[in-house]
Amino acid sequence: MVWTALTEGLRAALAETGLASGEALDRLELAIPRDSAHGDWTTNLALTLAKSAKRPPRAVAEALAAAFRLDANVFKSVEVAGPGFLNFRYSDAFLARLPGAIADGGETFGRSSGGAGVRVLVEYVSANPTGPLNVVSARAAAVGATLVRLLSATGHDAAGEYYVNDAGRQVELLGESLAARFAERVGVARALPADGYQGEYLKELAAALPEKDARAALARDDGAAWFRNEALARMLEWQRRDLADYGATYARWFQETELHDSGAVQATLAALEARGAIYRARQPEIAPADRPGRDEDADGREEATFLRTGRFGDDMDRVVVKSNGAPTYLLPDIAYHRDKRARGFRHAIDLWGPDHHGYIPRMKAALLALGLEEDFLEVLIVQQVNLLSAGQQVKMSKRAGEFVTLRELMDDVGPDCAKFFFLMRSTSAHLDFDLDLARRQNDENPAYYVQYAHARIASVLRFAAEKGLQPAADARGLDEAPEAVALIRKLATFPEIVRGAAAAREPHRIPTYLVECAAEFHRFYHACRVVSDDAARSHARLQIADAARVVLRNGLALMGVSAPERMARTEEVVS
RNA sequence: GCGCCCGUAGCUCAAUUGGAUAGAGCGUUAGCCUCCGGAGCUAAAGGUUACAGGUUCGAUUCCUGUCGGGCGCACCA
Repeated sequence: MVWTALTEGLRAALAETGLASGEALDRLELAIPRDSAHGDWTTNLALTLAKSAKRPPRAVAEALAAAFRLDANVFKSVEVAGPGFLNFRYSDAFLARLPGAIADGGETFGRSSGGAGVRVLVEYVSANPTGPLNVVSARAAAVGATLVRLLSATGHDAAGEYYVNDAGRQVELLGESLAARFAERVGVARALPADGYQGEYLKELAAALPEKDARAALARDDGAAWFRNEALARMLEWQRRDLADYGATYARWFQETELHDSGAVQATLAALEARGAIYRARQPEIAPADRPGRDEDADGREEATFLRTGRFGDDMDRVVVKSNGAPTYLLPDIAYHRDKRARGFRHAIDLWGPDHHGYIPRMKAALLALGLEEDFLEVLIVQQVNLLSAGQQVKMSKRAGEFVTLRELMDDVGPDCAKFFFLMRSTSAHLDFDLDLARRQNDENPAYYVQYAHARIASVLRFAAEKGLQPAADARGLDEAPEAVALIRKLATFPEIVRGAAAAREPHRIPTYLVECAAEFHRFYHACRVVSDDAARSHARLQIADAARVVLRNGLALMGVSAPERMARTEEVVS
């Protein structure tokens, strides 16, 4: 509502000053200044208009400021500052009413409707169902689940999905590995495949198999399918349980085999062909200059089916059907994204691991070749995680089956703390995860800092309730303490923070904001006695504290982190 | 050789998608509890934003080049 008041006020001011141009408002940027001395909202409108108006920016700003009609219920002043910024400041009446409005809004405070029902599908984790989930998956799960919640909170129709690669050779190999482990269990000779899965978890899986059925499958020639299906089902159930315990649930687990069985893969190939994006050849028509003749076997081979990705931003055309007639991995992937679009999703946000970034151009190119919108696919790379303990990097080798799993991490530092740490940093940056710091339940741990602020407020509210005091407005108006005003102004920015985080697909803005918000509350609490002999003041300050509680809780909820009413007090260290 | 990501305080990272005097935490130093949770607060110190150019009212952000780190360049999945 503040936002619309501003845009409409500026629209009127533009019309009145004769500076209006239709495009000016489309490009209008409203922002919350970094420095609170610059007001509660700011716009660079005059700076962007100066050139076309052929007047100095400050003169344009002065004219707009003079023409802007202030609604005293919201704004107290509009000032021209710096090179020509327009800074707006909330009125005392607005700030005095805000805590009550936030508390009344409850869990709806922070939500907005700009997404306007646009359907978005967030695909995340999508790890191969061949082993336990690792820490990069844990990071992706925290980010993906938070993105879905952020998008939903901003009016989008968002859903999370897990893509199960159950059609490739890896799952066959998994089945063979499980068969070998079961044979081992019952004393039948059968070697583990050369590149089979070595992990201990397959022994556990083998131990859980129903012996009679498994023995029968072992004896049959076509028993491999039975082991394959058992292995897949049990592995998926395992991943599903770990993710659910971690707080990541999905609207759908999409299995790749569905695409093959339904004919969607072939239909996609036909669709590409119909658009003239397909050709058959021994060599790609478009390939990087530094790579001709690299494929020395080309002449001795049958023709393969190429997709013209080179015409859509990729550096070369890509094979979609091999010369032996089998589709490459790319084709079902294209079919999968075609399916997403066909289901009505306007945006597909994919979270991929760091080793797949080279795959982005060809995937985007393929979808363009298919005729999908340029902004349909958005890929976020979830960067690598380095686990640190005692200042040393924890060695992880997937090949040797030595890596820290999602489950182990949860058991070690707790799901709340793990999620908070993963969400604190921007997704595209490498993350150093300090296990020692995460294990520490004290002031050095930022996850506890925010949770503590929430618990502290809850405690104050309980204390007040025992004295018969409740949050309520103070008829005398805005609290004169600067710390109280600063806190209210901080709380006021929450919806804009959520909106920005969703729009930029940057969940880390939430924990960053919450830490600032908690700090602002602690400052307020330290400077302003909440429960005092002044009943009216107590009511008002309880209302401010209650508003802070709502914002902290809503922010933590977006991250999937709990907001405790109580936390165990630090015990006196006896050392 | 080509491409992508990154380089910000001693360390880990922010900086509202080009905004105003680049900010937090940890660590260091000096302070603050008769009272609502000290898992807290206040203050100090710490910077040529890797480097050199360019674009403009304005650059940590965009462009070019150099240096340094990570990753990727299959008719694998």
